[in-house]
Amino acid sequence: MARKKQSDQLTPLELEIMKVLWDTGSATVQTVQERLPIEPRLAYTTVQTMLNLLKKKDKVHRVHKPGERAFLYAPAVSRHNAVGQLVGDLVDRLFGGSAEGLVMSMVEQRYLKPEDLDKLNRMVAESKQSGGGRHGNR
Amino acid sequence: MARKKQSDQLTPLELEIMKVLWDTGSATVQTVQERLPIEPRLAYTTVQTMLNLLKKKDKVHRVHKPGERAFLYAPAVSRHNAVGQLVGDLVDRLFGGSAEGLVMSMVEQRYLKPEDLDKLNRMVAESKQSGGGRHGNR
DNA sequence: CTTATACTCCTAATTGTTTAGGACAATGGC
DNA sequence: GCCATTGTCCTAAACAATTAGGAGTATAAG
Repeated sequence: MARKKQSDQLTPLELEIMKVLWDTGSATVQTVQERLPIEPRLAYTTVQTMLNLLKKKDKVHRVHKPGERAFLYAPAVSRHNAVGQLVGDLVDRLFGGSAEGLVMSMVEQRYLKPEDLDKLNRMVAESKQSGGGRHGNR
Repeated sequence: MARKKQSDQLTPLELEIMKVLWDTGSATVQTVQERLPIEPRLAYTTVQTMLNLLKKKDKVHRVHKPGERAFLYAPAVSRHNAVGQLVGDLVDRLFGGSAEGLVMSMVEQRYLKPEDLDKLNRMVAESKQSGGGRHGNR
């Protein structure tokens, strides 16, 4: 009964599609196709195939709004969740699991200025004080 | 004269191999093969092929130590450089270029504890004072 | 009823990544 | 010299990710 945990990672195109779904909440194949930021627009059936694949991987689910012709696809995993997995994977592969290593690297590479880090630090410290675990959701 | 900048990203296996080279400074095919942390050991020729590929992509170069039989392969790009590119790519794809977004996400996902962030912040602030901005290049 | 349309399902071609076999060259032991 | 060992080069098969065509189904329009 236990779910298989196998290599499950979102590929680049899968990620783009998930981003559309996270933004829209749920969408038809057509809507996804329209909103994908990919220059020569993908064929309708290509998007369809991808959504089927994502469904097979349990990354989205499909509902049939009564009265509508087309299926609606909705995310089955949260943005946080998926992003966390991607980031965790990168941290493992590049920094042997050290998240600090990643942050240091970002500073060294100037993706992050020391001021940014300071600002973030203050924000986090603050939210730790006040709420406990309240985050925005979407 | 400008080199084409085409799709140049290190693939997972390429990255593992580069890590060996970064650790050892330079190595023969055999050494790389031995040190790769991949369970069913890759065939010698597989490693060779990868190193040739990396050479074609100008990620490593090859020297012929006189007196030695086998070629030595050495990194042609720095760890910082390559890692920075990987991280930058992730930041773009996941957070639309916002490095802060990535850090926030790591905190939310508990890869990074607020204390860690605080510690990092202090370390960075300190090194900014003392060293006067010497970092790797892009 | 007939046709056009919007959609789904099945399947395959294409491209990129990983894997490794086999032919041949140089070296060192006997 | 002759052969085993270690190495290189060339080539292609296996596998994974992306892309899309075509057949078939349901609905609505005429």
